[in-house]
Amino acid sequence: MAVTIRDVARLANASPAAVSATLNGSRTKGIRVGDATRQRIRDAAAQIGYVPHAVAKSLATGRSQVIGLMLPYTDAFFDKNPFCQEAMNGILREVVAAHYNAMLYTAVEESGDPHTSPSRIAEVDSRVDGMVLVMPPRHGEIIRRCQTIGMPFVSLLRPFEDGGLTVNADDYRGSCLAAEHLLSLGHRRIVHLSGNEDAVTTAPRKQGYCDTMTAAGYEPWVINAGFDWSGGQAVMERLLDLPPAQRPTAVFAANDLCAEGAMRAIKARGRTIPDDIAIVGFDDTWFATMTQPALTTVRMPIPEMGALAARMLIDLLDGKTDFPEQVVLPVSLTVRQSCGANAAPAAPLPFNEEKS
Amino acid sequence: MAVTIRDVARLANASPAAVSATLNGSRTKGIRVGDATRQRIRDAAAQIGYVPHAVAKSLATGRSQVIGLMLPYTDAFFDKNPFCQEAMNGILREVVAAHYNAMLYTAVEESGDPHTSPSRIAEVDSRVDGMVLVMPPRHGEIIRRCQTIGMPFVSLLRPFEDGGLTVNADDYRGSCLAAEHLLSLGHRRIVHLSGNEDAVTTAPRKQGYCDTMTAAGYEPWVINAGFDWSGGQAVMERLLDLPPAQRPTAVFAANDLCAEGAMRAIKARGRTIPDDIAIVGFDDTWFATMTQPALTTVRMPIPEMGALAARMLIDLLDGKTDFPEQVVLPVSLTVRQSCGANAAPAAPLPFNEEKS
DNA sequence: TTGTACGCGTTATCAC
DNA sequence: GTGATAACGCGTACAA
Repeated sequence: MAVTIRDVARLANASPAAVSATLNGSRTKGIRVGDATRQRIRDAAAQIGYVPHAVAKSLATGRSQVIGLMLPYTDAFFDKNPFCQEAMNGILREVVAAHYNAMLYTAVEESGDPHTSPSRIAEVDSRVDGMVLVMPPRHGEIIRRCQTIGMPFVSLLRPFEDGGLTVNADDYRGSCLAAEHLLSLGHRRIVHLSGNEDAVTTAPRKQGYCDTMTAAGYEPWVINAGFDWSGGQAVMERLLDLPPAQRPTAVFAANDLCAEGAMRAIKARGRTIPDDIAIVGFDDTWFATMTQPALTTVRMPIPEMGALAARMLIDLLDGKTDFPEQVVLPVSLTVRQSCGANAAPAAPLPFNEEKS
Repeated sequence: MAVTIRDVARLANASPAAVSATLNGSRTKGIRVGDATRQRIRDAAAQIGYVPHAVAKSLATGRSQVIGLMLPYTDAFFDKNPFCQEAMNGILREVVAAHYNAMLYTAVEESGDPHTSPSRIAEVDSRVDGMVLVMPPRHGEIIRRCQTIGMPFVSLLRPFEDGGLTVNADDYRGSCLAAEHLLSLGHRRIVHLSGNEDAVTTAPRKQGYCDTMTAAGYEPWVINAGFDWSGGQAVMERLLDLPPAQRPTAVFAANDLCAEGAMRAIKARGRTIPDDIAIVGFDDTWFATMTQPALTTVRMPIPEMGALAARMLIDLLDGKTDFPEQVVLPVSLTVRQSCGANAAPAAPLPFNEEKS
């Protein structure tokens, strides 16, 4: 059934080595093939429809041209999390451009805690040349395993503690931007809804906010709400129960989803955004353009971060060494309607054509 | 560096065959290994940290436990298309549950037309045991190639014309439901915004609408708008320019994105939905819950369709044959606010926790 | 340019 | 019933 390189060689009256050299361009050093033989080989290959056996090639060369993509969730790879989607977009764009393929891995098994479960990491195996780890668990098994077996890897959104190559955004600075913006609009009672305690981005985001408030001479006010929209909604409801003079006039949420939850609570009480309460989020996924009103938020260049991580890994695999090991990308503030600083018309939907 | 099965055999005073049989359970028929030897082998393997070489295994067995996932877009795998996201979710859930891995492929090269470009389909190769093709191009190279090299495949959202296993939704019936619903609400001037002409779902959706209208004694009214939101917006603007007595009182769009575009146009003119014009979409991606007002739409069980396609492929690989080759899943109507039949409160956001 | 050993797990063949 | 030996799959790369 399968037609091999030896079949081609036989038909072309040549050796397997000559066929290999011919069909791989002249990348193979030291082997010369004459034009006549070359042509016979090409014809023979086309005639019998030879397709190289990728697995055999991989075994012989020790390279697969596949990079592994480790995602943080179990039962859904990207779920409806805009963050993972956009990160994957950037990563895959770069992977495809470099003529690699991507193999998907999930970090944890169906059951068990993401931080401790044995997981499918055994499958970090010889089929991939390297791994891009998206938000790997702290001091996780995955990173340790990659290090043990010498698997090259780059982590996306993981601080330096575990070593290795990393790509991050400047969370601290982003929080400063958000707080400064709200202060500049005249807000003083600004509450920060912080993210999950175990997330690596939570501390710097909290710190940036606190430092900015303190430096301006105002009291920081932090409430933990998690990254889920429901947390933002629940916390906001409690805040709306406060007497008007104690209520926050502005909310800086740890991410866009949490901000949306807060907005829901505010609208449910018949208050308006940004007139009664201003809102600023964090991440600037496309999701931020779909809220009502559109969300002012700290922009992380998520697809670019993913692309950079993939680029770094591929460079590493190509033997390049002259790139920084720890990259921190700058953030900025995207001002839309939810903060009251801007009344620009809504941006068009970021969706592309849907073929269905 | 790499520790092989022969290293384990040497250390355990056993043969590679015994090691192989031991570590693969007793799946290997014909080879019996005694308990003592068995234990020595396990100890030895654990001691030197043996990990099977997946590529070599794949070469030896001819199976990789990897299924390929072919997606329709080039430069972005899922882009922000809710449809692809949800389909992938279902597919990957099933792939993971069956202890397979997924390898990603993109249908077309950076340049070139999706229908003709040579594409990366050459990479439909020995590294995967089978392919799930999401919306493969009509009579495309990809399907032909799979057939030529005997690669098992299942297509998702592709009619029967190309043969092979397919999973589809009942587009025709979905359109009937939508039209019937609007008729039952008293609408008579119902316009259908149809999708891209070359999409396989366009014709049945159009037909279901037309048949229903005709059967009820009313005139079908179809305008091509494509699947993009911008098409829906543009067409709707023209419709709003008509004299009131000629304007549609209801719009049935070929998908949710198109419906959203129409809603934008309506709101931009200061009209209200559903009071001035009622809207019904098609697909019921999570996106439909985020429009203002929430969209009444025909529900396709997209993740389930993806899961089923993956399940069928895996069954096929396992040698099962007792399943239908052409599956058409039923659709239903999800009634929300945009059609005026319902004033239920908005559903909670479908997003899970975002870890960032 | 060619012959052939090699990478590594599997499995058919053969021996105790 | 236990287990070892060797051929095999297939492209690559070095020695000849």
